Amino acid sequence: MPEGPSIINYVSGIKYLEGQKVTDCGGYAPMDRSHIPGEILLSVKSHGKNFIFQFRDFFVTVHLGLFGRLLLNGRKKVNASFSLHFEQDELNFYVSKVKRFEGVPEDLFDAETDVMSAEFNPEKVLRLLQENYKEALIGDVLLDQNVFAGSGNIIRNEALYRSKIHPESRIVDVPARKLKELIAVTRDYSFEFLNLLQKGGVKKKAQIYAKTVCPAGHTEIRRYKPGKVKRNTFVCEKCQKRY
DNA sequence: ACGGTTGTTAGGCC
DNA sequence: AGGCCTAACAACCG
Repeated sequence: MPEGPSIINYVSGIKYLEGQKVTDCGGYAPMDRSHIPGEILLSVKSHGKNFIFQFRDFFVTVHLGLFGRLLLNGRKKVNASFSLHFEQDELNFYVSKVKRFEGVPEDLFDAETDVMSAEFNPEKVLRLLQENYKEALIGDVLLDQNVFAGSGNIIRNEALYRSKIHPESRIVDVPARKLKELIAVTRDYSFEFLNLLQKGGVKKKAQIYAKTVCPAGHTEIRRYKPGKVKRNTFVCEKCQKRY
């Protein structure tokens, strides 16, 4: 269940490992794991759908993709793609992509586009949209991690419905005030997603994702895969305006 | 039991 | 060059 909020949720559960020494690491994911055992884990954070494990001279990112899972002090029958062992605890990532980078994560990731970040900058995202994505469909851009890092298929469907914007609208045709509203709603809903995750019920409380009837009326919800991004899209043609 | 999926990348083909 | 398509990854849910 990995969209940005899910990663935040995982990170909050393993934050206490900061400052601890890595005693061992493993996994089948192809990556240079030399010099990780013995290092102090300086910080665990996220950017969008990436975990970031920071060490003195390098950092490691882990991406869960569609099927990935993280277990703290638990193991599955299948092999882990990446694992980090500490004195008392172990982290096991399954079906995950792992990469190692020299330097600091700030060189790679811009927190101002991360929908869950305290540094999220709605003006910057608006500028990006209006300058670099004029012809793009809003439904496609909401899955573009360079603009809305952390937004996934549930977040984009809910954000569009709640903003009453049709996913096939071209950015250039959507008034700035509606784009601003969409950006704000996307961030707000991402935090609601995190809340629902912790209480259970992301899907139950969804207004349009995987639903068949629009909550505002009794109109049918259309389910199809428009745009370049071939992902399930749920639209109420009555509530959501095409620009 | 089996089809669908909260994601991304790589590679092939025009 | 670059857009478009498919496969691959490989687990869980109903």
